[in-house]
Amino acid sequence: MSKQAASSPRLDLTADAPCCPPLAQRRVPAGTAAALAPAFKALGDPVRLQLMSMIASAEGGEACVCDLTPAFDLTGPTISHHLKTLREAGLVDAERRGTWVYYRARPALLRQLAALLTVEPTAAS
Amino acid sequence: MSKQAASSPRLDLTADAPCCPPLAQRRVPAGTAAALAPAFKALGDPVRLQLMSMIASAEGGEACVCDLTPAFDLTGPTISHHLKTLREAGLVDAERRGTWVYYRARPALLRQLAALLTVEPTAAS
DNA sequence: CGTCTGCTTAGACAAACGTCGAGACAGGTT
DNA sequence: AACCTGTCTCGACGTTTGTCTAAGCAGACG
Repeated sequence: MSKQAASSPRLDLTADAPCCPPLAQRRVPAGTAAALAPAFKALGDPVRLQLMSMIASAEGGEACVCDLTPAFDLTGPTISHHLKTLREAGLVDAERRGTWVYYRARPALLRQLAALLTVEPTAAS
Repeated sequence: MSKQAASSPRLDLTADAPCCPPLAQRRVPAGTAAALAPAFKALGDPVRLQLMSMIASAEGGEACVCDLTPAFDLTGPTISHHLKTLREAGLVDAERRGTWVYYRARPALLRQLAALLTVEPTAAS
C-alpha cells in the first residue's frame, strides 16, 4: 500500500505512549502517522464512533455487547465486526465474563489522539 | 449507506461549533457521530495525517502544494486528491495566490475533535 | 500569442470496507 | 445430554478508497 513508507511502520503505540507533540506544532513523522492513522480510521465511521462513546462513557467503564447491539439498526455480526475493528485499532479491550462479552476503552490511545489534535486556544491568525 | 441513521444526519458542524462534550463523558448522539466521523476518516490515512500536520505546523499557518508534494513518493494528482479529501472534511482551506495554491488549517474543527477525544487525566479504573 | 509550469479533474482499476446470511463456538438451563 | 441464547467467524456482494495515467484549466513569461 502506497510507496511513501520509507521508514519502518512500527512504533508500538498501543503499548506505551512516548509520542505525540501536537500535530500543529511539529511535523508528524511518517512512522508516527502510519501508527496513529489506523486509530483515526477506526473512529471514521459513525457507528464505530458511537460504539466507542457508548463504551467509554458506560458506567463502570465497560459495556456489554448485548447493550450495544440493540442501539443500532444493524445485525449482530455487523456490530461484532465494528467492535473487532475498534479492538484491532487498540481503542478498546474485550473480556468474556460468563455468557456476555464486555468491552472497555483504552484511555491511553485516546489521550494520544487528543494530544495530537490539540491546538493553541488562540494561536495563528 | 447503513440503516442506522434514524435521526436527521445534519448538524452543520463545519460552520459553527456548538458541540462536543467528551466522548467518554456523554454518549455521542447519532447526528453528531455522522457529522464528525468524516473528519476522523479524513485523518485515517497516513499520507493525509502527515499533510494535515505539515499544513498546520507550517510557518505563517499555510503551506504551498509545491512544498507538500515532493515530501511523498506519490504523484501530484494523488496528493491533490488527498488535499481535496481534507478540504471536503472541513479540515483545511485552500487559496490560490498567483501561480501557487496555499493550504491552511481550520483550527475550529481540530479543536472539536480534540475535545471529543479528551479523557480525564486519571478518570475511571 | 504561444508555451511552460503548477494544480486539478476525469477515467480506470485493484484493494479495502460495510453489510448481510449462514454457520460455529461458548456457557448456561432444563 | 439436549437445547437455548449470546457472540464471533466465514463467504459473499456491492460500494468506496487509493493510486495511477492522461487530459484540462490558470497564471506567468517569453
